[in-house]
Amino acid sequence: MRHRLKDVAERAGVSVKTVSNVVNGYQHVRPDTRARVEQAIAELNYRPNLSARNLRKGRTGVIALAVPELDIPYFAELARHVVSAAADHGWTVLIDQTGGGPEQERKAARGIGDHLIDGLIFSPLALSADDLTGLHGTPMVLLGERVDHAPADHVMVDNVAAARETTAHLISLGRRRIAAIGSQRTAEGASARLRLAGYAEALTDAGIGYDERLVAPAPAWHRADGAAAIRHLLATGVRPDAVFCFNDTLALGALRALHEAGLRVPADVAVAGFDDIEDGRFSIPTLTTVAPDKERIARLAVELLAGRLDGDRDAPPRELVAPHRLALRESAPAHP
Amino acid sequence: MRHRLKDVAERAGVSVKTVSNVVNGYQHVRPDTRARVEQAIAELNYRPNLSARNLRKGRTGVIALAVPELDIPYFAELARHVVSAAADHGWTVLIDQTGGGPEQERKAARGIGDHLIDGLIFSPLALSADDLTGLHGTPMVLLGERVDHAPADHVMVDNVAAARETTAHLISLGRRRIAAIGSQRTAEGASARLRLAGYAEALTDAGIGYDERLVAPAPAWHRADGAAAIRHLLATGVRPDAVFCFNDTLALGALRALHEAGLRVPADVAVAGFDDIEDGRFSIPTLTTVAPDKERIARLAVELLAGRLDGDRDAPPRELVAPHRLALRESAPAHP
DNA sequence: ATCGTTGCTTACAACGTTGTAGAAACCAGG
DNA sequence: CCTGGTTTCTACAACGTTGTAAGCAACGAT
Repeated sequence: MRHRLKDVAERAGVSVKTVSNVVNGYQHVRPDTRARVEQAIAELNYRPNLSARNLRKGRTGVIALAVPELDIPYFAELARHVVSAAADHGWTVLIDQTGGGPEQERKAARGIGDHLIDGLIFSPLALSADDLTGLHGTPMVLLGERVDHAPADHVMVDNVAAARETTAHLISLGRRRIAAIGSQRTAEGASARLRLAGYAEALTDAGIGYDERLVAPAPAWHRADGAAAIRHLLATGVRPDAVFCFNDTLALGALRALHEAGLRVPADVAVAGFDDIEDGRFSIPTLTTVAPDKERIARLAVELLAGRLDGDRDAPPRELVAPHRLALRESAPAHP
Repeated sequence: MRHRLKDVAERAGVSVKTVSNVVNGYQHVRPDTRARVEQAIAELNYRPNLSARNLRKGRTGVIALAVPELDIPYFAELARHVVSAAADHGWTVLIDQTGGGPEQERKAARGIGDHLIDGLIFSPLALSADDLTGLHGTPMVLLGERVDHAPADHVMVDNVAAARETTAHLISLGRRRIAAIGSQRTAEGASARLRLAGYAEALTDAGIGYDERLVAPAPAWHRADGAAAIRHLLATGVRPDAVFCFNDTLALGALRALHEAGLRVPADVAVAGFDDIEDGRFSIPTLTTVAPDKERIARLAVELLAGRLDGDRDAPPRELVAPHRLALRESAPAHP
């Protein structure tokens, strides 16, 4: 029941190529011919075979966005913006959830990219620059932290500055025992490393010593990890008066665990997150957080990709920084 | 820099087809030939062109999951399960965020499906059965409420029963003025209609009158809509002692608005949601909700799709019901 | 030596589309 | 009615892959 150009052509009494011309909006087709063809297309419910078109043209009009986990709302929100930005270029976006493992990410970077899609916007978690080298079959734009010397365009936010500003804000509230949640030892944790660095810088700037006991690791950055980290801190007798979580889901988990421990936020403990996800605007209390300009990140990524597709594929990689701001809400408000 | 079978063949000194045979694991290839070919493949970093393969074979090994919004965590969580279930079949899942508009959904149902992917798991929001008829170019499995007479397989949960049980639970807590949030007038709102019906049934069963003023519409089912609905109810002088929200994000918004109004949950107002999203396990208070078995939904959907792909494409549509349970948490606990 | 048999390899065509180049139809001006 | 230019249409090849059928060795059995 699936029809081809040939079927339409026979029905309309024209050549296959003429139908193709109609489908592609080619200028020089007589109005009555066009009408006949269009009617045949409608009658047969014809739709072009994208694989064949792609094989011939080398373009599908589809790009992919590969993210570690859609459960992390940051990526879901980012996805919406990418879909919207890509629509302006006439692209369809398909989203590939890699799961964050190195093998799956490698597969996403090579596998999906292979000819089915025109380009890839990729937010890697586990892959390093080495892993990515030589994989760029299709044009690729990386999101997130800089992967040093990665052979691809890049859109990032200034993680160090954002973390420093956030920590500085907590300090300005008079807090001194500021915990950090979300550090990671693995090679993967580029974000974690940068945010930790910003945190440490702010402490140094304020003349506060870096206390390792206040830094809690988190294997993943889910709510459960944030809650577990708080419980661990409290169980070991560490009593922070503020917590900087490396993302918002960690912070929401932290809020919950603090609540369960009978601690008030922000009175006893101020809490700040990173990402500005929707949840944080409705949590109790609402969440102070770093708000990266997701819309801008998405638009820059799509534009970089468009540049690669239309222009020079071998131009040196470009690196763009998207702005961020600090969204002050109840969990660590503007003034004490 | 992209290589084809032909390049590998020349390098290995064999025919194109032999390389193809090696790539596809065909039996009768001499070990030394195979080794030569594999080395050439590795040296050239060859990877097959999926479009060409698809054109020839009619299969890509890629299926799509089309959902309205990934921002709604339910869909994000569902996506994870679908990706995982599909992996067992050797499929890659690409996710298409439709945005929920009728035009985009129609496009998703026809457009993406066109030859680039082997099958589609589709969670429609706006489309009716009529819209879907005749669109099933690729095999399709529908998720969510039954779309009457849709010409496709279907996986659903018993919305009416789930809503009735939840409302009954609120009644068993001694609540009598139970609001419902999330009703929709549009044709789209199949879920809304069914959940409202279950709510009404439970009231009738308990001999409680249906009070229209307690039923608040919500254009979308986001947190902001839930919060707005509560504010609207309170502003109009309606004082519910319980709220049944048609999904969890509505409920989270409701929790926030109740908090802002100085009402305690569950002491003053009990709250229940629908979907069992991760957020609800960490919100303050934690959220009582209908927990559909998402893992099962995903697995059933993938299996139905597998059946279509391997078997009879014209078999009559099947309809499967996935189980659900009521997850009792702080916002409307087990006993008063 | 001859004849299958089996194992391995290859040439060719086809999947549905579009770019190229050129043929046919049309039109205006002489 | 012809000429030359433009518009409209068509035949053919090609994109990279795999199924088909057939070719070519090498082998043991006759």
